[in-house]
Formats: sequence, C-alpha cells, structure tokens
Amino acid sequence: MSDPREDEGQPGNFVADRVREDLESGTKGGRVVTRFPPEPNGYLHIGHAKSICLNFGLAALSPEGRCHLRFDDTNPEVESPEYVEAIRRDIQWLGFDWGEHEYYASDYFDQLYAWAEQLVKKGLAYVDSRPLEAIRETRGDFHRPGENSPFRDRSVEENLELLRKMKAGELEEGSAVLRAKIDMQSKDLKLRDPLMYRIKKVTHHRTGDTWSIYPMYDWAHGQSDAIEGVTYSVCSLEFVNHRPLYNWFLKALEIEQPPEQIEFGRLNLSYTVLSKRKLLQLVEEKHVAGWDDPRMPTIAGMRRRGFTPEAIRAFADRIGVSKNDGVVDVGHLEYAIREDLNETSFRKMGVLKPLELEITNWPEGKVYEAELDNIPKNDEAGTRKVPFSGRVFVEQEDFMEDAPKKWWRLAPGKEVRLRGAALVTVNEVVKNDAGEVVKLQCTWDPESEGGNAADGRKVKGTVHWVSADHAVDAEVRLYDRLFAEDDPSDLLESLNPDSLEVLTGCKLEPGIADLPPESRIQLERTGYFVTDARDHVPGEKVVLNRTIPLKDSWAKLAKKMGVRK
RNA sequence: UCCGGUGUCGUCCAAUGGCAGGACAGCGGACUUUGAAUCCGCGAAUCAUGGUUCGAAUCCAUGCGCCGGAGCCA
Repeated sequence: MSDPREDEGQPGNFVADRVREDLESGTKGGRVVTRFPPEPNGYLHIGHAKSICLNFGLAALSPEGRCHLRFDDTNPEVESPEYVEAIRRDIQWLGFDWGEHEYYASDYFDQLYAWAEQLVKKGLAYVDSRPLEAIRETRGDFHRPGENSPFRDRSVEENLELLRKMKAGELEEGSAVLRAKIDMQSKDLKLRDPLMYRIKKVTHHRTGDTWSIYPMYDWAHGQSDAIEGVTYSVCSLEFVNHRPLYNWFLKALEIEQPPEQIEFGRLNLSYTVLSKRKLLQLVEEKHVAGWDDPRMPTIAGMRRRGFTPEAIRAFADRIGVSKNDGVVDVGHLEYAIREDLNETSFRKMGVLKPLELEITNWPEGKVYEAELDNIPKNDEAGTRKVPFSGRVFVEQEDFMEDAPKKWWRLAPGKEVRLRGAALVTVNEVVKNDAGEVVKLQCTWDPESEGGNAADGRKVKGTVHWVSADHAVDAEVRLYDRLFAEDDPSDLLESLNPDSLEVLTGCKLEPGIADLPPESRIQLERTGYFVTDARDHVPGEKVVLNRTIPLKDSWAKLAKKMGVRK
C-alpha cells in the first residue's frame, strides 16, 4: 500500500509511468485521453480485455481523463453491426464506461478525404494507376530498395482529378490507389510510399454506398486519434514498425498537439489461441458451438463459462504491461477466477456421478435439516438448510473398495462424515451382475447428528451428499482446456478431444433449481459452476457449466503414489 | 541477410548506478466438518564476453538468442 500505484488499479507499468510523468510536468496540458479501437470483425477476447483494462486504467489516472471506444471500421468487407453490438456488450460487462465517447473511424471519412486532397496539393501524395502486382514488385524487400512508380511525379492537377474519380466510383477496383509520397529507398518498408486509399465498391455497415474508396489503417488511425484529441494511442507491439509512418502523417498535416503512439506487448496465453482469425476458424468450422462457447477465450465465452469481470480485471492487473513478448501461463488466469469465486460464490452440494448410499439404521421417515454456511468464514453470507435422509447419493469417486494409504473417504469399514449431517460407516457393498458397485449399505452413529461425534473422536474424511428424496436432476457440462498443447500453433492438431463432457442425471441440492441463469456457485469439494445463460430454466431445467474445478491435492498425491482410478 | 523491438526465478512483472523483490506455479509443514480456502516455511533468475565505476540487471562495446516487418488486413 506504500506504493500509490496499487490504489489506482494500474500497478507499475511503463505506460502508466509515462502518463504520470507527463501529468506531473504538464507535457500534454494535463490531459489524458486514450482509446480502445476494435475493428468490428470478431468478438473480443481476453487479450483485448488486457488492452481495455490498460486504456481505461490509464484514463483513470487523471480525474478528467477519458477513454474512447472507437470502432476502426475501415474495411467493410469483414465488418458487421453484429460485432459492434457484441463488443459494446462485452466492454460494458467488463465494467467499463465510455460515456458519450463512442466513435467510428467511418465518422471521419469526410475529414480524412479532405486531408488527402490537402496532401495531394502539397505534393505529398499521388495516385498510382498500376495493378496490385506491379506495386508489390516495385516495393522491394528487406534487402532490395523499392523503385519509384512511373506515376510518382504526376502533376497535382492530374492527381486531384484521378483521386476525385476514385472517390466518385468512376475507376475500377484495383486500377488505382492513393499513395503517400515518402521514400521508396527507405530501410523502413512501411515508409516506401504506403497506400492511403484503395477502391472498394462495397457497402459499408454504416456509410452504406456513399464511398467507393476506403482508407487504409495507417491513413485512418493516427488521424482519427488526432480528431478525437487522443493523447496516448496505446497499441500492441506489432505496430512499432508503423510509428514512423503514424508520425509522418501527423506532421504532414501539421497537426498541433499530435497524439503519441505507445506500444506494449499483447497478451499470449498458454493452451489458448488469441488470434481473431483462428477464433473465427474455430467458430466457422464448428469446433466450438459459437463465439460464446464456454471454452472460447472470448469475453462472451468466459462470461458463459462463469468468469467474473472482477477476476478478469485482477488478472489483467497482475500480469502487468511491458514490451516483452511473453506467454502468460493460464495458471495465472485460473488462480484469478478461483480467488474471486472463493470469496463470492455460495456453496452448494451436488453429486456429479451418483452412487446410492443407504443408512440401514436411520429412523424411518426422518428428515434432518443440515445447516450449512453459504460461504465459510463469511457471516454476512448466512446459512442454508439442506434436507438429509436415510437414502442419499454420494460421489462414485468418493468410494474405493480397496483403499490405498491416506484415503480418508468412503471404504468398507471406514468411518466418514457426510458433511453437516452424520458419521457413517460402510458395512456392505452391493454390486450388480457386471460387478459394478451400485449401492453402499451403511450404519450411522445416532450420536453424530450434524457430523460431530459425541465422544469427540476425530473423523478425517468428509464427503458431500444429496438426499435422494429431495435431489434435483441436472445436466452438468464439464469444460476443460480447448487445447491439449501449451502452444496450439497447429490449431486443429492441438484440440483437446476431452474439452467437453456432458453429464446428465446429476443430483443437486434442491435450492439450485430456482437459481436464475448466470448464477455462480461452488459445488463443495468439486468446483465452481454457473447456471447456463441460455439453457438453464429456473424451476424447469437445471443446466450447470463448470467454470473450473477446485484444486485437488488428493489427485496430486494419488498420482504420486501411483493409485489408479 | 536489411530495419525495428526485446532479453531478470519454470511463467508474468518490478528494481530508473547502491541489499535483485512480488505474484503464479512447485516443494515442505500447520490448520481444516470442502484433501478447498487460510497460515508458516523452502528452493528458484540478471543471455554471453569485455570495459567504465568505490559500486552495474541498469552505462559503453562486441557477440548471441527470441519476436515483428516485404496485405489494395487491422
């Protein structure tokens, strides 16, 4: 807490340091204006969340600071209003508010065009009337300088006339482009007369058929920043190479108080792909059920999986911001969600793979109301009552006929606690013809109501249960990592065949039936779950998605001891 | 190979010429009516070589590794 930066939700990172310095020195007139600039051609993912947290966090460094939401919609071929809506929804859900500052690069098409004519008039831009291949060939490469276009020295009048024809739709697609006149010999390939406009006779989702030419990213982005008065244009590392061009345009246009581009390392996550192209492929080829499939690293998918905005923000804060191009271990994300859910989710009991357990000496018809904490060590969260009777379901996994050392759960002759209810001992194991265990016959210690022995003897093992007469049936979807490889470079090869297991006939404690969709709970000893946003219908159909299992140190131990399951 | 960026515990991030620190992961223990959580403890790093300096992760030089760049994508 001695470090004030911790209180600002922007723990030490080099961008925030810069903003603080500028604030102190008054370099930018005390202004902090950032922007989050998605192209509406896909859903936002956890990598975008990092950027969103950074940009909004930076703006929060100053009381007057603000962060704009700007849709970078300069390529109508791939963009759509569906994505605009999804992006707005996701950012809001994450907990950020851009107020009235919602903008679109397409709002600036007129201004951009006027500026383009201005550059033509200054002799800083020209129309190149050659096909794509010719332009590409004369650009040169890493070792070879480019060659000037034969059209490079057209007169201002001719350039203007051609540019106007491009705009009016009088020229064919691909027949001409507007290029900035910089330096075909530059070592920096981005400066070899970059394209500003291309002809695209495509309907734009906002401007309709008004335009036949659309600006390229480099021509649109910095200028949009300038129009909005952005002070810090924060982007990811792959744009470092664009910065000289970014600044060239601003200078050519004589923009006062030009925005400043600052690059940081975008998020890479192990066992995850964070490329819009690949995510789109997963959706289109139906390897997942959609953009909001709970296995997707999209905001929408994570939301449906049961993640909280708080956990995602804590994750973003904790991984920090730098110019290193690293890969964050998903373990960091998993820790963040467990940390939040542990403190906030109400506890319930549920048996995923039921095994019947009958207490032979339980008084006929007796129902005991077990009182359990909603959240242990949190008095404000209160308690709940859970009905317990002589016939309950326990987890198949919690019983072993030949128990290894250090097995504290159900086994023949072993006394175990049914959480909050009773101490029981297995006397008889009932099997079917196939030799499978179908039922456990137990006796209970009538002096152990609530789960404590009257004589104070310690019982190490505690197991969860659901009363057979009161249980609610449910479908439970167990999600695991979408990819089996930490680096899923070859996308399809790396897919985890077991990323989804759908369980039916699960038995849950009664209260769960009435939970509204998107309710997050912990199933004790099992994991964190959320009622599905689409398929869970209160009072009718219970559908749970597993967000993440609880840590399981027994599994670790068992593995070490070589216990087979 | 040219231009640019970047090299610190297994991973991510700090240390802004002055004791290399935190988080996650791992390991050990305590506690436990969740084998969860919590608590305590342990191990673990400055790419290499040379130089400047009383003192270098930090400055300089050389080398090496990794990433990005030759879309009418963003």
